[in-house]
Amino acid sequence: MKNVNVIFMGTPSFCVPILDALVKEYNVLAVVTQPDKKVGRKKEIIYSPVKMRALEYGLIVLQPVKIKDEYKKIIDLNPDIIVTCAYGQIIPEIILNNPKYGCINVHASLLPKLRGGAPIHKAIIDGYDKTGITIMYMDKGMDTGDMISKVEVKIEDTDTAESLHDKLQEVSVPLLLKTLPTIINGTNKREKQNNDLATYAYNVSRNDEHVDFNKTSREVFNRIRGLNSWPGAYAMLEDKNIKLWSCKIGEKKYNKKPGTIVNLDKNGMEVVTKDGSILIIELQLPGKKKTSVKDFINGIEKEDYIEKVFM
RNA sequence: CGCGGGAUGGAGCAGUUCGGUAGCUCGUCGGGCUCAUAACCCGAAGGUCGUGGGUUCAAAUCCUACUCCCGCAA
Repeated sequence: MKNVNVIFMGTPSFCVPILDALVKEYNVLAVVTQPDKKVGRKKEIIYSPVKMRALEYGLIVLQPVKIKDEYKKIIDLNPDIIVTCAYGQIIPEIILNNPKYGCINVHASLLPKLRGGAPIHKAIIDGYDKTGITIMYMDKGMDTGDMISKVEVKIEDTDTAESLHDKLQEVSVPLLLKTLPTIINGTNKREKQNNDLATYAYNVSRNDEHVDFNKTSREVFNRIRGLNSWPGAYAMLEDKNIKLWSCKIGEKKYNKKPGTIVNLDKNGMEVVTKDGSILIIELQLPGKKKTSVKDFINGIEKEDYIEKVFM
C-alpha cells in the first residue's frame, strides 16, 4: 500500500503507534499536530509526542494554530486519505472533502457513546463496563460521522485511565490496518450513528478532577481510578489540596458526614462516602511526591487526620 | 523572570526560628516469645544532612550560587 498517500493528524502519545503503523504500511506525506506549547513551571517548549516521532522519521510536520485558516498546505500535498486520531482541532469541510478516499478518525470509544476529547477517562469515571475503538468517516460535527469499524474492550475494576489507554492503544492499530484496505478498495461498511444514544466526554476540567464524597463509593472509586495516572483526582482537606491516586471500596457503613476520615492505618485511609466508605491507598500532599498511605503514616500524627473532613 | 512547597540511613518525616553528640515511625538483618503470625520483646547494621563556595573554634542549622523533585496557575 506504499502507493497510497496518507496525511496523519494526531497529537498525544495515544496515537503514536498509529503513526508508526502508517509509516510502515503506507506513504505518509506529512504529519499534522498541535503547535508546540510552553508547558510547566519552567515554560519549556514541549513538542507533542506525535511531532517527536514524526521528526524521528524525518517527516514533514505541520502545526497550524488554527487549521480552519491554514488548510492550504494540507490540500496542496494532495493526500489520497487523511487519518486522524486525537488531533485536537475541528477539521474544516474544505479539508474533509478533499482526499479521494476521505478523512477518517480513530476514536477511543464505541460511538455514539462518549463523543469528545476525553473518552478514555470518562468511560471509567462514568462507570461504563465496556468501551472500545471506532473508526469513522469525519464530518463537520464532533465525532458524529458515519462508522466504519469497531472493536470492543471490556473495562475491569482493576483498570485505570492509564491501563485502559494502553489496552485501547493496543487494539487500535490492528483495527486500523484491517479497516484501511477496505476503505481504499471500497468494500467498507458505512453506518450512521444513532444520535439519540449519544453521550459526551468533554475534556477533563479541574472540576472533573474533584472527588465528591457525597457520591457513592462506586462513583468515588471510578473517579479516582479514571483520573489515574493523569491528571489525578483531588479533594480538599482544610486548606490543603490532596491528590488521591488509588483506592479500594470499603466494606463498612458509617453514620458520619461524607468525607470524614474514620480510620488511618497501613491498610489505607478510610473515608466516609454517601453509601459506605473508600479506602485511600495512595495519595499526595502539595509539594510532596505520590506516596502510599502505608509509608505516609510513618511521618505523621494520626490524630491530625482522624475525624477531619474532605471537602 | 507567574505563585508556592520540598531535598536529612531503603521509605515517610522531625530537627533549621535561637549554630554545639544524627532523632522519630517503619523497613531490613540477627535473636527471643508463640501452635502460629502481618502481633509482641531484645539487639544490630545502615546517613558525604541535594551540590559547590563562604562565615565560624564549631554548620543539617547562618550567607551565597547552582541542581533536581512537586502542588497551583497558564
